[in-house]
Amino acid sequence: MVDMRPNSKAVDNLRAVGLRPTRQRLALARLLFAQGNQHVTAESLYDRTQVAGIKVSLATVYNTLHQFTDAGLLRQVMIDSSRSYFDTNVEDHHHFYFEDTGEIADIPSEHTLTQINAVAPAILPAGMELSRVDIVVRLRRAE
Amino acid sequence: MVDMRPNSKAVDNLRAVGLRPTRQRLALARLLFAQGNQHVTAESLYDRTQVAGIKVSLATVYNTLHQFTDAGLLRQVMIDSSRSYFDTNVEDHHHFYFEDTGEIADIPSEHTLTQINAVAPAILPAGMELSRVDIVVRLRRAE
DNA sequence: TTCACTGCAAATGATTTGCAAAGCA
DNA sequence: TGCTTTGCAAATCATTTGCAGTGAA
Repeated sequence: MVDMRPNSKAVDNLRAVGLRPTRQRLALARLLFAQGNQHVTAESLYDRTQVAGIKVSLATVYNTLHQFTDAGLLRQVMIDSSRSYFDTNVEDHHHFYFEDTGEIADIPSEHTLTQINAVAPAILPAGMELSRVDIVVRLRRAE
Repeated sequence: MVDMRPNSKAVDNLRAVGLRPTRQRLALARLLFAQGNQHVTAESLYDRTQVAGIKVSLATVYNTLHQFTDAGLLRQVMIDSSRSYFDTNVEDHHHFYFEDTGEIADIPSEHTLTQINAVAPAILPAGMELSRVDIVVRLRRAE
């Protein structure tokens, strides 16, 4: 059962970003944010709702992922041109992409890799400002 | 008219990668490689064939882009989850993405940014080897 | 002649949308 | 009650595929 008490933490979190805490949004928020960082697609998240016995349509999963992204609760990751991944980690960080399995993992932020963000501003074309730097380190199984 | 002489340079280039130099492939190769580096989508390249009066179907444009990519003449760039971009520059380099217009541009390779390639090997997870590092610097118009 | 290649139209897969019914404030 | 949100099915968009006809060697 989803906790619908008017003052529960999950309800407050949704209200804080201007989203009405409906049963579907609460259930999806729980799947997404209850555990550590996750990388999901609409389809993968929908599958988990079905396993968990949550009644929600695929269209609502799509809509909710976009609403959460607009609200800053999720970040969209461009890695595969055929599907959209959403990342529950909205901090500044980058990704490993496992070509064999299609899986995504965060690159630990302490790595030198992220120093790129400090370098980037120096190379911007005139009249442009930095929106974001995305780094994807593509990996394959070592032979 | 497309030059179909058995020994023309364009014909040789296609033969060299194992592709039969058909009228469609030669015409597309000319659009792609006659000028400097380009970033195209199947649709944008198809539009140019229509403007140029080249008879070719959209399906063939898709197939040819993939054949050229497999042959190493093009590189696929993952930037926008809704469409595939192909880059005529197959050298090791990275991209600016102009969020306002959807355009892509190469980041001049002399920039420090590319030093990332030297750093990357040090952070690989066990059992994995580097396939490629993709960096996208997303830009918006400065306000 | 032969097999690769092309074009068309239908199929696919991910995502979006229209609209009536259901739910939250 | 009144305005959101949801669910379903249909629509869309990019891309792929089946297959009969065309073309290069």
